[in-house]
Amino acid sequence: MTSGAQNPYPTADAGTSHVGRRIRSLREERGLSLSELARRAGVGKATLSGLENGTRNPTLETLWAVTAQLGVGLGSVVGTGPVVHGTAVQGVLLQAFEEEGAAYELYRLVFPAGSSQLSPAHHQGVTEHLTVFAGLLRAGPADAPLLAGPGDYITWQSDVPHTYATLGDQDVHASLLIRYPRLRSGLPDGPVREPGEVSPRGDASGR
Amino acid sequence: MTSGAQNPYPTADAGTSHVGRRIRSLREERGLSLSELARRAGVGKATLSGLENGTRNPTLETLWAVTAQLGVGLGSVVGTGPVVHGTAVQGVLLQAFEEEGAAYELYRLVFPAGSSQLSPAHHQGVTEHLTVFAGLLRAGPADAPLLAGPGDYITWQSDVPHTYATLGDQDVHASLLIRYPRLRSGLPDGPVREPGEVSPRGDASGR
DNA sequence: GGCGATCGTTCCGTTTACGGAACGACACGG
DNA sequence: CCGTGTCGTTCCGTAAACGGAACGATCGCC
Repeated sequence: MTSGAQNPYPTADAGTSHVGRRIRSLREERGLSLSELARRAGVGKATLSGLENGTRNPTLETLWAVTAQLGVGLGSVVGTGPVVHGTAVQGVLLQAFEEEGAAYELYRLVFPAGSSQLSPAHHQGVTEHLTVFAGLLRAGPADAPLLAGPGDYITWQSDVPHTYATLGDQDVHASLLIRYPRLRSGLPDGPVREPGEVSPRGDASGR
Repeated sequence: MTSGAQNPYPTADAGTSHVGRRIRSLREERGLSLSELARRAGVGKATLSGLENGTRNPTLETLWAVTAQLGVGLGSVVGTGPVVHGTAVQGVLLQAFEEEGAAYELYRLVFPAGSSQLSPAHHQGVTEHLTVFAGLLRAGPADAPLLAGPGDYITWQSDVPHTYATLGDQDVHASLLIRYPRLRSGLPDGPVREPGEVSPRGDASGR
């Protein structure tokens, strides 16, 4: 994704309007009025109105105040960038974790009903962990896929080609956690590795 | 501004400074100078300097421009959500999903080394799905906890009291997905599916 | 119909985040 | 030693995000 150099995001405008829609949606899900949410969050109604309509470029502080009242993390509304369109699946990277022994990427996936997709093998040791929220999905190694319905969890080694295919006429919603074990090759310690999390393959612009 | 109502966050200040530190850390990992990153991101050096030092309250647009150049999603640097404190665990709600048949809450958890916690029973049908990123954790029903190490997944019915306890001297990092089946007033029309029971190694029959 | 309450938007003065330029500190090279 | 380059911070005028108040629209109630 991203490819570094050029700005991969549609300027701030498209972004802010997306965030605005998301916030409005969350607010309405909770049955809150704009005035009420503004009051609780301690921001002006003008601020919240402009934010929801995408006519303002909100401040981090403002976003925190609002999302906190909605009970979601800021990461939930900024979406982290619509990424990863497979041939069938639409995915959003929710979070990337860096741990000592492995990197994790957590995706929110939607498979349109009737779709199927074949993914190539990842590196050795990579595992995928998938939890289905809604719909019926057959996924896993191409030669032995597993079946999962709402609430089910399936996992497989993804160092072989693997497939995803919906069953039934429902869209499939799922979360997918991909685990990339840290390759124990070469450098043992090297520089003092900060625990800070890093997108594993972000980089680009090789230094 | 600033704490209009009671603010569950460590004020925006702590938040912005946290984001600033994260961004500085990401920048330095890439060997970029402040000037260079500012130039590439198309923001002023003053802006980036203030942002990294936590003396400014950056705009969404600014954050996008900067994080895009760092090759990470905005969610990676603001990755904080509502903080949940148990007696031992520190948790962050990453996402809450509302599906037709169930609600899901996805948490990022950190158990300090040596800690343990007992949680009361949830409603019937609620299941917990936990993936350990780092450390060693014993968790599950109080009378039959399961063991999980890095990369392991465990699940259990949480309609009975359940425990979490770290093993070893490492902090435990994990993701926890809690599934709340929608209560069909009356009878559970759809038979509640058993939790996955498929796991790289943890497994062991939740319940 | 009249009236009050609340909805979301718009107006407006104040505050502040913005980019550009100037600054001192440091590292090289001539 | 003294340019020359780049580092990150600070200063400053401008643009814009902020909260409060005023606005028209819509609902419920008498």
